[in-house]
Amino acid sequence: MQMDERKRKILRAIVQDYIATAEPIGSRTIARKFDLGVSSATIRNEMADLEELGFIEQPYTSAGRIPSDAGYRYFVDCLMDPQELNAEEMEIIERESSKRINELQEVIAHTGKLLSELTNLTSLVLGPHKGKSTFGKMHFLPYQPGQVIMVIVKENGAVENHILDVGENLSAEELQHVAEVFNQKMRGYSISQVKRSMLHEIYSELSRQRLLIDNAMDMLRAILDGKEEDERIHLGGTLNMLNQPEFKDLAKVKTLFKVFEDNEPLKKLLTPRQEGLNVTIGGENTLKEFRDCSLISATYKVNGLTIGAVGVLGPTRMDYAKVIAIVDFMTRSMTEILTRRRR
Amino acid sequence: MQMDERKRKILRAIVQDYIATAEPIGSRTIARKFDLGVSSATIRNEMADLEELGFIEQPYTSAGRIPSDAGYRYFVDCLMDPQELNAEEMEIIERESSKRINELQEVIAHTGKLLSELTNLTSLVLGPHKGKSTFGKMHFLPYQPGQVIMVIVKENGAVENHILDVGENLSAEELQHVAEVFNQKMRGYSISQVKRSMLHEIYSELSRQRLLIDNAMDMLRAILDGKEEDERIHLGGTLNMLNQPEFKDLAKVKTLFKVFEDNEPLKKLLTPRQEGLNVTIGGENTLKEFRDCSLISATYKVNGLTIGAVGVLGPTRMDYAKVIAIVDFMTRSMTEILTRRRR
DNA sequence: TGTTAGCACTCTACCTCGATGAGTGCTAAC
DNA sequence: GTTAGCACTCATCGAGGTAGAGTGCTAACA
Repeated sequence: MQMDERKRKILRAIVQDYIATAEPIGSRTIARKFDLGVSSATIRNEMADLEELGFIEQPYTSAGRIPSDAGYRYFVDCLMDPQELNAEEMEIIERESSKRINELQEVIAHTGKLLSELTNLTSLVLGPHKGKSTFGKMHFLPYQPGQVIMVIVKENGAVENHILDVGENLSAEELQHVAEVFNQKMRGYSISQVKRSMLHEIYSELSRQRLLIDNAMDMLRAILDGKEEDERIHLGGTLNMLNQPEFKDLAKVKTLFKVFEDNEPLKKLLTPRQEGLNVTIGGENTLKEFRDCSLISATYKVNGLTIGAVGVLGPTRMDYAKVIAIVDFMTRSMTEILTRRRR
Repeated sequence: MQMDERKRKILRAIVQDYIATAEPIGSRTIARKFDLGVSSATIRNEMADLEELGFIEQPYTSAGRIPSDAGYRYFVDCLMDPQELNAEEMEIIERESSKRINELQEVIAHTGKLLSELTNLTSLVLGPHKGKSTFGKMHFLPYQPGQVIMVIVKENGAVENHILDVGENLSAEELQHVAEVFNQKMRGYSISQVKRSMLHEIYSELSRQRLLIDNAMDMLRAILDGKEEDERIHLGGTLNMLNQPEFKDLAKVKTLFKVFEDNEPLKKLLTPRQEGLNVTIGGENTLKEFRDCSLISATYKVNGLTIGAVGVLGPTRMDYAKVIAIVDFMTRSMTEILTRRRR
């Protein structure tokens, strides 16, 4: 059996109607609502075919039909009209984007908020991964008696500071010396690459500042090994899910929100299999908790390099055309903002 | 009408049973479950009195009784046996506390997690407020060409760093000079206290580094004016609420979670009216969304100074004795950890 | 006078049952 | 190939009926 134009029209009608109403739709309603020029009986026959092809299914005998995952997939790939953002959405984005945004965190928070507000769904934003954390440079600054500020510049340019105990009062010269030794030996190394021999060398050159070095190494371990805040998934509009009729069941809400609490699976989900825009529908999802959901995700770039991703999660019954348009637009906008920020 | 010993016993039985079962309880069940030495008819009479006194109420005619807010209040104030943590809880806390915790953020996250796990309720933790943000000291460190790291030490000891454009390449000496001028003029001032005259002085002393100063001032404004991350309420175990029978209604969940998304009201709620432990029951709550909830909150100290608070939020039907014991213990533990951290 | 047994009454939760209506598949006519 | 007609299915909804928990009142009892 083949898909012909009429079957396509009917499938499109079913998907569109179900997206709009969340109710199964029957042949008679299709005949009434959509002007296909054939009777409900004909549509009925075609629907039987569509069911056999796996594109639609019945929740129970003598209910209407709803699209299957495969049906949504066919819709997204072959039937959907690409959509532009409407004037209102454009205006919201314009207005929001005109606000001055400095920090990366703000861009992320902002993008997530906008995404979830425009789609009425849940947004996921993965901040730019900064690559391997390797040691760049170390500085010491005076703080309280017996304590200094250690400023670490990682090789990727990230800067962090931490308070460090130095035990006895060390002079500025001594501190500078310690920093220089570290800078010389460790530049470009990650913590796991620090060999025993390297440590030996540092200790032997700085035998007197043992406490300081121990503390500094502890701190470096924590900094270079630690999870980057930016690698967390930022969720927005999780409550929007509660407005979806498919989540009027409390048990479903619970399992869904449980997944939201755990960062790693989400990160894996969002880390793109390929660049650009991805649509993952229902059961295509690797997370079984999301088998009733679809995810529209896309990557964004800075200076031509893909460094992060955003996504919108909703029930499989989501307005694909609109959400795709929004996600596409937002990643472009994000790329632009982040590129502008760079000097 | 007066409360006598028997009324007290009956009220205690009602509260305890309702806390355990979440079901209204009737006179016969009380007579069976609790050995009060009187018949159900007598208990019935007493219950009529208790209802008249406002301590219990009927959801509908011929249902059992449940405690009213006033009933819980009387229970907490007069009837409740103070409770010790049990062995299992002790062990969990011991085990968790033995982990090495460095950063304040970790202490907060950790406390929240523990609180929500032990109580199966939602925890709220308000980090230590750091007082007014006033300028302490400024440093510059080399970064990329045309950019420097500006390290700001606030007067309360907090340290932050930010990347700053400096326009033309400035020498280390020039940068140090700029920092010195700022340090001299601004120490101890908040942004709102910076007068036009002060700015004039700075500009006139540093006429050549106009761009740097503008950028630095922008940054200072953002840093000193900005919300402290620590002043956010950290929520833990919000999903636990979904396990409470009183939140099997989706609409209630929605309004509750909506409140969780907004920081300010929660902050106000947790900011203690008085030191030590507070119990706020149902309608005593200022937030109308929490009128079915109770909040057990307590402050914690560092070096004798009250600097933050934690709380546990649950349905009014919560195990007050246990939660109070846990919150009390955790604030003590938190005080201890934070004091130990201080040198 | 306080306590208790007994009883009529109330009200929810739950079940059953039939009506309703949307929808289907099949068949035969066009 | 298309359509009208028809018997059939099944979820939903409301009505009615029952069970059970609980109450308040009254009268008897110690």
